[in-house]
Amino acid sequence: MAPKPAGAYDPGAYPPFAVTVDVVVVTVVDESLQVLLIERGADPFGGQWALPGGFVHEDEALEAAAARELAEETGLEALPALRQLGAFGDPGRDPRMRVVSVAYLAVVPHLPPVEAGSDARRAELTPVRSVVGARARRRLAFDHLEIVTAGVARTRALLETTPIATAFVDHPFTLSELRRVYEAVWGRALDPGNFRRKVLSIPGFVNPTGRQAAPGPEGGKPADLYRAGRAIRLDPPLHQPVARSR
Amino acid sequence: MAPKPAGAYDPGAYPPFAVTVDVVVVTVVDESLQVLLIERGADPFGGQWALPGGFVHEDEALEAAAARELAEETGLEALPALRQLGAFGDPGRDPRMRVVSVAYLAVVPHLPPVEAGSDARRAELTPVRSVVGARARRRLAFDHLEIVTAGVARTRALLETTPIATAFVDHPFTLSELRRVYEAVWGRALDPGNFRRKVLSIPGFVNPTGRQAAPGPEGGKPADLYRAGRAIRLDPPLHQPVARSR
DNA sequence: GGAATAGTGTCTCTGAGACAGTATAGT
DNA sequence: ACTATACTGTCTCAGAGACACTATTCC
Repeated sequence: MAPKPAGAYDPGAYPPFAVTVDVVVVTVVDESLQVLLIERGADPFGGQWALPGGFVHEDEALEAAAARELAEETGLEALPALRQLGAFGDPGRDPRMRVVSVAYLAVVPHLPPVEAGSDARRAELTPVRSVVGARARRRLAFDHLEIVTAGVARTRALLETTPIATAFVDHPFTLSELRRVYEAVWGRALDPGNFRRKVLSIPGFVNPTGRQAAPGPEGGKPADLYRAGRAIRLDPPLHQPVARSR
Repeated sequence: MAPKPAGAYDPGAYPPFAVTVDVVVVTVVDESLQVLLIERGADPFGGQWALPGGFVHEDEALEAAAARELAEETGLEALPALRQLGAFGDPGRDPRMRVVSVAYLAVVPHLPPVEAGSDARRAELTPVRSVVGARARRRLAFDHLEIVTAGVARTRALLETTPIATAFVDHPFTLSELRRVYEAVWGRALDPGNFRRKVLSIPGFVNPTGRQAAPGPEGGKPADLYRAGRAIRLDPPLHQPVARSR
């Protein structure tokens, strides 16, 4: 942190940087993990897809800037807590100038319809699979692929140690709905009985409402409805099951 | 990320920031976790203790800046990988101007004697206990207490999921020496037999050398010597034991 | 009744922690 | 012999996963 030892502040003593924020908004739709992207209206990378974000104002906290930019570009407000993913500041990541971007993660249930605003031509949810991984078909602007990758990794970790999975479903919810969130992110089917037992054994994860949901169109026994509990962390954590060798 | 949609680059369109890096260097000495601090030579916070760090140069990667500042202020070079802890950029964290600092963590074995350089009046290892927690007696400059806290938390997490504990001991080492690292960080005694069995069951954590160490001044059976293995992650992880209710 | 989903019960295997027992050094 | 440390073996318990079974709905 320490600037030059000279007591007085010399504005020429340090190179000026631009500081921006980018936000990775993830949700689960149609049993797949999705990320919110905007189509850039201007160069550089005009017409390409990118994360919502923008410049931090003077005297504005980083997290506040992330919330503001997200609202401006996508109309999303009153989001749950933003979690910082880290700083991305390689020289050359923006072709115009030296920029350090601080990335944030927001985990939300199915979104209200997003509306493109300010610099964004369009804003839409995109399956993570189509952006990251071997079968990706959509290239992202800047180093936003790296940022999305970090966001997805953090989301997976948060699912195991915090109750954010409840943020992906409507309230109240059935344990089957909650289970499908984990199945979507882990990409494997879970045993309904074992999942139920494990979830109910974690204090403060979910609370019963005493009510029941209507069965789906295919019939089946009505499921009990739950709400998110008060826990901040899952203790013990809900780790991804490992198939037994046998 | 997206700047204003105007195609041309307008240098007046964004507020200029200073960007700095700070480094949390942690090690284990005398069975306690310690952090490297420098005494600031100049205002603000002249005479107070702070983390080594400084301004990022133009066209310099963030991590490279962290390594350079560390070398300049403490003489430390050729450190193991620096891990990013995150960005700290509250308005007002530096009384002179708007500064965003990107913090890094370095985990090292006992250090070569550190020598204060450039702006640092002194540089020395300080027990984490005397800086963070209820019985802290040393106040840090800026928001460096917050950064140190993040670094210590990350260190604890890394101990459980990566082989960095081997970076805290000399090579080759005995399993008792390795065990004392965990005991120092977790603040509790571990069962030597169970620790041994657990460590040896994690593939790639440690490799036997076939040699033995001389017993200590108190006697005892000579211990086998080991070296760090090739594993990048501990799988399964080495979690802090939970005492059995009984 | 048949199919589908929700929920319960139970078996087995694994891993962790507690702790006793053995081995080898110094004094 | 005594002590201190290193190492090995064993017991028990809790949790996880597999899976069978019951319950309740729609068709």
